[in-house]
Amino acid sequence: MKYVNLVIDNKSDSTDNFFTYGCNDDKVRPGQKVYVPFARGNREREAYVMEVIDELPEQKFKQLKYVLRIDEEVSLTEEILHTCIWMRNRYLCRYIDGIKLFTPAGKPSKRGKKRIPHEDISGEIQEERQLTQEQKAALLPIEAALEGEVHRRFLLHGITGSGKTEVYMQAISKGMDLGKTTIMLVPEISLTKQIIDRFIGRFGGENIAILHSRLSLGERYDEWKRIRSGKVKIVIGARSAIFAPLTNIGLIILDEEHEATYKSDMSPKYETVELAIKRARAFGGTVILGSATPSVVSYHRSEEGIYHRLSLATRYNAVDLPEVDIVDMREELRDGNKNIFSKKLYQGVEESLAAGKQVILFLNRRGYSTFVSCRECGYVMTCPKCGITLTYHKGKAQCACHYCGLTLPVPTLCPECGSKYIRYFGTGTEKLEETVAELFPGRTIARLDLDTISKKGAAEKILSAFEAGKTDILTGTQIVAKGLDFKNVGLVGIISADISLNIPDYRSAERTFQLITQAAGRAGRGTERGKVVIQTYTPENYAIKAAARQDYLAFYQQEIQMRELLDYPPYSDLIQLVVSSKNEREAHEGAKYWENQLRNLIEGAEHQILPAKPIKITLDKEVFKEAVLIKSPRGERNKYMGALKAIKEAQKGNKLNYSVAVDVNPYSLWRS
DNA sequence: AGCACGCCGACT
DNA sequence: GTCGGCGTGCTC
Repeated sequence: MKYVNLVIDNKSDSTDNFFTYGCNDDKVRPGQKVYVPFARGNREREAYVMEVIDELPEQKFKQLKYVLRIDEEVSLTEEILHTCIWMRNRYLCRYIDGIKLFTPAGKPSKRGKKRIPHEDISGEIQEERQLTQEQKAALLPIEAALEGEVHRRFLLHGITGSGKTEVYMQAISKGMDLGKTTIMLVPEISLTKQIIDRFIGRFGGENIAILHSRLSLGERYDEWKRIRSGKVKIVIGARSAIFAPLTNIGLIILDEEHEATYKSDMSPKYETVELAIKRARAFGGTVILGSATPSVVSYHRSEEGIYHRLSLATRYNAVDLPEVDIVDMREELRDGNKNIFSKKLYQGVEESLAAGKQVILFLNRRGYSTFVSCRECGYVMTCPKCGITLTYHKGKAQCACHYCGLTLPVPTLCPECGSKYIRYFGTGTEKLEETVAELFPGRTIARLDLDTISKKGAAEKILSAFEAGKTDILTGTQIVAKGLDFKNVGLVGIISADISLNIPDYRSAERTFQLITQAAGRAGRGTERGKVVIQTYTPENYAIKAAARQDYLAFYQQEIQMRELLDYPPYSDLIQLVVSSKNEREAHEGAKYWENQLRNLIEGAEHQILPAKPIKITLDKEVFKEAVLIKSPRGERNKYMGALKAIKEAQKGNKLNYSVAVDVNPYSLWRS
């Protein structure tokens, strides 16, 4: 007879404990999934073994129950269990929240047929490329870390086209030689077909598992089993692939590490890099963060030696960086040009097309018009759920909320004053595409944004048509800026560099710099130098100026000063506590309670703790949310998180009509 | 979170 | 009587 401490698969704070059961099977091990009778009805429930004990400790509960049976199909490693316990502390979530991220949601397929989702991809056979001196210099310390089996973290700062992927691949290859496994993370798997082809060609499909959001539950389960069985050496996937059940992890790569998709948008709101470091450290493994435009926080860490920085500063094919023009749209306006195209951009497109080159036009806004307004009374259509301005979509003939997805019919009369003078303002990609078609008749135009790629395979279709030269002008949102490698692009136009700059968030300059740099990086990747036109109303802005020069360091140095001055990350951590309830008053009182408890527990934090206030925007219908924001000074994060944990612990057992979620350094402060 | 228990009002 | 509405409290 053994005794086990286990966690019941029950989504509640009040059952977030270890429960002690007896187990007649002596082969029971930590990490196994088991079935147990639970609570008064003794209904069968799923549970996970956290600890196995030989002797029953002093029994503080009424009745000892017994494990019904062990699930032989699913088991977690001890490393994973430790990570779940760590996540509970770090993100104030439940044990089961962590465990669920590490376990497959699906069930084994009944037909017993196992399918490998990428079976049909043969990959282009790839030989190892000869590395440049610079690449060799970057690879050397990574190889040394892999060989030494001492956990190390690298920031690979490599400009677009400098050959980061080849460095990754040779590092993976080294890891494989040493019998180690790799997790390769990319921001969006649907746009990474090129990388997948290269990896399968180089390492063979049987060694690789690919995790993406379009896998069915059954496929995901089969992939999970394949990885768990130890047959897979490399897992490629988006954020959630960090939870792959690999053992002996030698290397974890976060490609395009600055991307916002690495932050979870669901509770627990984990930061992927934190899990990468946690997991790699457990195996003495290495972490590589790669980017042409590292996040300010990551670069600062590399300045401090937390990450070891490696630089790739020259383009692989030695083509000069593109020639960049900043166009001041205020001057255009003064000269009487009210068009969204400046003269320079129009000319640039013409010249580029005439020279047989393709054009990419980037506008970071979906839809046709960005707001719908009444000329009579000034009323602006907003989302009844979120309060966000609605976007007009001409093709679908509706207004849409880009936050919650709600769609409404286009009003013919003003809902406020009844006037019929409803007008549309602002330009999105849909209107941009239409305008381009008018300005450049006879040219083939395509649009790549969330609206045009929602159908399966649509993105690949648009991209391969462009790659094959069947499309002259590709318009779109940030998707067109993301790591795509086209050889014949003569010009990249950035229609409005100000959009992301005007978002009230401390990272808006950083995002703007990254977007422009990434978009500009699409120009001239072939053999000839490309051209970039940036249109802006604030040409003097440092993020825009630095991006135009592709000068990361200049941007970083300005930005880090700003962060220090205003006490933003990395000089502080913003801890957002969100209290939700179906009852507005409960949400308020709950938030106030936490705020006061925090003030009691932490002395001298009057200014660090911002008073509870309601959050306007909620996704769910009848849920009210109120937030307390903590600006935790550098190095004090654990103090605040500890206090929050203590408050949570003290509340255990009390029935509450609200729930609490913690988000450290939230993705957007102003709206959530 | 579930689920049983139990206390109360409405209805065969 | 007894059916069922939901408020309360517990789960190894």
